[in-house]
Amino acid sequence: MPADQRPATLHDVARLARVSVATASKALNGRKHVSAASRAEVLKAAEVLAYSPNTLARGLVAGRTGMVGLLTSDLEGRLSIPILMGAEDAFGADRTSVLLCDARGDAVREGHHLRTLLSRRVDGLIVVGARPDPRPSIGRDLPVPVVYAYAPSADPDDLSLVTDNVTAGRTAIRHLVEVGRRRIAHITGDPSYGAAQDRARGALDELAEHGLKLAGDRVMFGAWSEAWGRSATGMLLTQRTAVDAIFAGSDQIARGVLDALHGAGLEVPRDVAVLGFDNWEIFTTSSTPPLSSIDMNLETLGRVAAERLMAAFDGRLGSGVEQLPCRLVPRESTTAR
Amino acid sequence: MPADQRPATLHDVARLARVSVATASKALNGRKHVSAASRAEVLKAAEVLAYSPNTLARGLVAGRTGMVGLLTSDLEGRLSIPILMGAEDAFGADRTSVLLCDARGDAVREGHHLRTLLSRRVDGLIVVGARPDPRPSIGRDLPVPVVYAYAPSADPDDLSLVTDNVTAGRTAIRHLVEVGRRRIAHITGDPSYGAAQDRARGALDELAEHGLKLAGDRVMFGAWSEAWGRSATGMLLTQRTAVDAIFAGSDQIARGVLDALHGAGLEVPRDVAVLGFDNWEIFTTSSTPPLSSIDMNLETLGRVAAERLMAAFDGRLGSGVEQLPCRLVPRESTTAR
DNA sequence: TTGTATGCGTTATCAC
DNA sequence: GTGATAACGCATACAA
Repeated sequence: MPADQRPATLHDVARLARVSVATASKALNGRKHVSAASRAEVLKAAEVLAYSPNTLARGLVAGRTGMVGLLTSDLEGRLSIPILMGAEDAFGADRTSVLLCDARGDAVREGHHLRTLLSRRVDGLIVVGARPDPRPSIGRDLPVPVVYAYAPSADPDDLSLVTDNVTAGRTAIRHLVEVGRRRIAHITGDPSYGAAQDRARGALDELAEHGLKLAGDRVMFGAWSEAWGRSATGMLLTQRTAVDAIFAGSDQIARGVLDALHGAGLEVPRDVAVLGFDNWEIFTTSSTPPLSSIDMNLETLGRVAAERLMAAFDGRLGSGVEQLPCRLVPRESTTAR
Repeated sequence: MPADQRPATLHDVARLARVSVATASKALNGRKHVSAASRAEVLKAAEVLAYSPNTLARGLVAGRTGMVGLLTSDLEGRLSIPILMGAEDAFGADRTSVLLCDARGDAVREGHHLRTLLSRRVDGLIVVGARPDPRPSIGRDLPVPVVYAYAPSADPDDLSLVTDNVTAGRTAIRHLVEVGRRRIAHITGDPSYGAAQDRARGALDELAEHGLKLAGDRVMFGAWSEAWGRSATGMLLTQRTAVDAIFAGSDQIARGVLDALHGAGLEVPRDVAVLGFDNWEIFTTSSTPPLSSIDMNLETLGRVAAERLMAAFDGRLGSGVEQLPCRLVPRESTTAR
């Protein structure tokens, strides 16, 4: 049901207020050199006409559009949405809008979206990868600053924001030790993921500092699936490995772990504590018991990406990989005994 | 690392090609009244300068920006992302871009975003609600067409696109009957959700047409949670209700159902078939056995929303509530016995 | 303080 | 076929 009257322009406001467009512009933008009387006139006229400034036209002259592009390959939106929200917060939703483009893992489509975004003269770009491993740079000499989030760019000259997986691994183990566990196993996902390796390394380092070693002796790499969590746990149990805690590489794996433990008649956290990763609410709060997990602070990632972009708008952009800390979210699956 | 040279303009291209901006414009847009020679000259110049037309300026004169706003309240992005992708497809990602704004369930923030989007002169608006019940209209006399998706507008003069929950309920039951089930229970979520009521009604209607009634006699309303699925199934079992199939109101509920059945030593689908709703992959493919479910075709919802919007760009927009069909996705949890 | 004029990058309407 | 020129809506340096 659109009212087919075209929106009021600054000209309309100026005419109604009996001033020039210049005065009207100044008045609406709160600038000096305008009398209180005219200012009031203009404001009233704008009110009457429901004037809404054309941001496009403003951007044309300002050289800034107030838009940033969010180029993602994450089909589920599980990463993009929190990052988007963090960025929205940092920018201020009224000054900057986000153009979200989903490349669906297709490089051609990504190039297409990139061209479109540049032709829309976005002020900056945030690139969100689907998995936390280096990805091809979208290009060196782009006319706007680019920040890579979650998945770093393969080009070290780009600026990338990633989660600090090594420290996250340490945090996980420290927590389990603090709640009195000593025989800790680590069941994680696809070993080709750098994140899996990093978390495992952090875990091993922290264990060593406590004079402990991994229950079952080695990190159990597999797949990022519930099924793997189940079968890996099954292996642990049939081998009669002494275990009082399992650090899972993802919440989905943790779900499988819980399943297998329950199936074996073990109680969580009394017999075995379980710690997940991702803090994906649909998994952590609905499991029994509610699952402790490590949150990657994706909103923060988005917020920092926005801040780096804003800093780049005046001045130059940094480069390299910036590690952002994770956060432990304790729930019942890892309470002290 | 932005190359701080401002992007080439049509003027630059024209100058390099030794023609006027008018000719350059025509050549680049493939219009008539340009000699083959000049056209080639212009194209080459554009190539050399890596010319990318400024969509803002183009939109300013065309009166169309080629942008649509997607106003959502769905914090997880579970609804918005598929709808966004469907809309992208229908529009053609190169002609239309989507500004995604998350209101986070806050009406004030929603109004803010709305004003921003209008000031950016989006060509249209898609409003996605967080739950499939009528929501307040964002306003009657907006200067652009608006389509409500998933959650209909409370104002019947608006155009809303929703899933056909009644038919979905029928589809669910028909499928279960076709795989040989006769004692079918329905465990669903919050009864204040119209969608829950509609699906239940469809289920009851279809049962009646087959001369059947609900196992346990009544629809089991509760919460949209795994826990409710578990406890409701437990009630069914302790009451010794004869059941050979359970239609769950969501995949999460279905997960709880599966849990409880397994815990009672029952086998799925041999003893009891289980059908979910939402076809949320992280739940359906990782459960044991993989969960049959009903897909709301959210991509289609987005696609149709885009089509309605495009139709509205020339001509007027329809009104009322348009129901879109769901789709059954059979997996192992409901195979015939 | 106020208004006039110019430019932002394109497209479109004209004369030539 | 080609090229000035006028919009589009706004901001601003400059002149009044």
